[in-house]
Amino acid sequence: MDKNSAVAAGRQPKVVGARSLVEAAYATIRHDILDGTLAPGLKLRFEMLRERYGVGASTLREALTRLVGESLVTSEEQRGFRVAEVSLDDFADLTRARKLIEVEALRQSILHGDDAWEGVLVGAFHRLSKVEEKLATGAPELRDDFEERNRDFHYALIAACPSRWLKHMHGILFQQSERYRRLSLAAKDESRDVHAEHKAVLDAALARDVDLACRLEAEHIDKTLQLLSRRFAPKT
Amino acid sequence: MDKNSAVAAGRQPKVVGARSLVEAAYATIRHDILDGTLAPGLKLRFEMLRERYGVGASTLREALTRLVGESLVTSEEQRGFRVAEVSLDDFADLTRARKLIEVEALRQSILHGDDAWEGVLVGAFHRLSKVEEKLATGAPELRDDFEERNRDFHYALIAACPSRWLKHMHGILFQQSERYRRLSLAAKDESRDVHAEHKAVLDAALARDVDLACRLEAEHIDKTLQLLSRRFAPKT
DNA sequence: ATATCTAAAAATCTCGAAAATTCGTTGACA
DNA sequence: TGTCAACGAATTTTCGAGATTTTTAGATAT
Repeated sequence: MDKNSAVAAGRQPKVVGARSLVEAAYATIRHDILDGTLAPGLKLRFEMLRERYGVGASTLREALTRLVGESLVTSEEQRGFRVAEVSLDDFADLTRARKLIEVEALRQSILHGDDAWEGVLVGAFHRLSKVEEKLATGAPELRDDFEERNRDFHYALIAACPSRWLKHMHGILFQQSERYRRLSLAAKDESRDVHAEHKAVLDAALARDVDLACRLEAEHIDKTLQLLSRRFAPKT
Repeated sequence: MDKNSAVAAGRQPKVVGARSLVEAAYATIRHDILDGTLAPGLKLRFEMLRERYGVGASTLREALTRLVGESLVTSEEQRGFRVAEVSLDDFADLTRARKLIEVEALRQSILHGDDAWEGVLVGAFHRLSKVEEKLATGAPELRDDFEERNRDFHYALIAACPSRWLKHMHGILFQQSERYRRLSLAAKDESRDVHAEHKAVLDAALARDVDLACRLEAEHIDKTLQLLSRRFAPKT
């Protein structure tokens, strides 16, 4: 009754929790794209992918199709798959859309959240704080950890929003944002205190100050775009 | 250089414009789900699907994965695929989310739209009107036509919105709405003049009356939900 | 009756090779 | 020198069988 017994000996998925090779391949490729290991625009040839991820063509094809659905991969009929391109324009557009949706979800979440929600939220913030501390001392191997906990915190903020569809939309946009964050912020910005931003949003949410929390969250979302714009389009 | 020469003799895709069997299968299954031909909750067994759509398991799997990405199909690891369930609650949630996004997209579209946009919009409205007329005389075989032109009209309304992501989100939600509309409104409601609703939105958009257009569009989106709620949860 | 186990049946998942298409090079011709 | 067709190589797409897992049904025991 091993958790991965579903998969024959010699081809266990490398990803914990994966119950099939498709899911394992999907998770790994997804990680490598968010990571930048598979660079934007890269042609994804099946021979290369088979060698790298050790699964068959059909399995890869299914994993890639899933990533196309998340706009992390693009496909052109009979011409294969590519890692989705990135651009500052796209990130600006993405950020606006994400603000619209995440702020509305946060508003509803604060209005509906109960004590249990607060508990989970405080816990997520705590775990995020811990990894932020360690990351500040310069430990780049914690990058994955940070992103996971950052995601958990932001998800926890809107967890009490009763709209499944709003949360679904948010998930799509958040993942895209995560990609831009990871691709661009390998070098972190000294002028920014992310922890303080998170703390401010948390406090406003716990105080049930809807307008303040939403304003802070919107500013928080905007911040990465502003820093990136400054770096890649410096008018000075 | 036939348009479908990509596919071997004996297995041409049944769908015009499809350049691969995966795409043809995807389009056909998608249609059958929106249609209700494949009922909500139905278990999608590969043997049944292979017989019905005439393609191999891997091909089907890829088509279904694509539909999972659009939330028209659900999947559980090692337990196959099912047609996504429907519920009044889900439709209510969906409608609220769609209002948020479609109204914002419409607002931006009206602000950015130029003469070319107006032209396409007026054309789409005209084509929609024509099929509405014919449909009113009772011609149920025009259902597909109506849905296509209705979709074209709504897409044309927001076409000038500069945000790709907002339009992407809208597309997902609109498709879901289309499913509910088709599943429930086979019997059309006499008390509703859809044509008048569309005309009112069009006029407000052309008059660049942003607030009015958005209000009318929101009411238009709400209307189907209201009628459905009344029918399936009648308190009288 | 209910629960537990086991084997057979049914279904899903995966692979590798064949089929189909696109890409890239060569050579004929203007 | 430039264009284009033809041909071979590279790549994508598809299939169907076999491996793996889940489900069903029957038998046994509590």
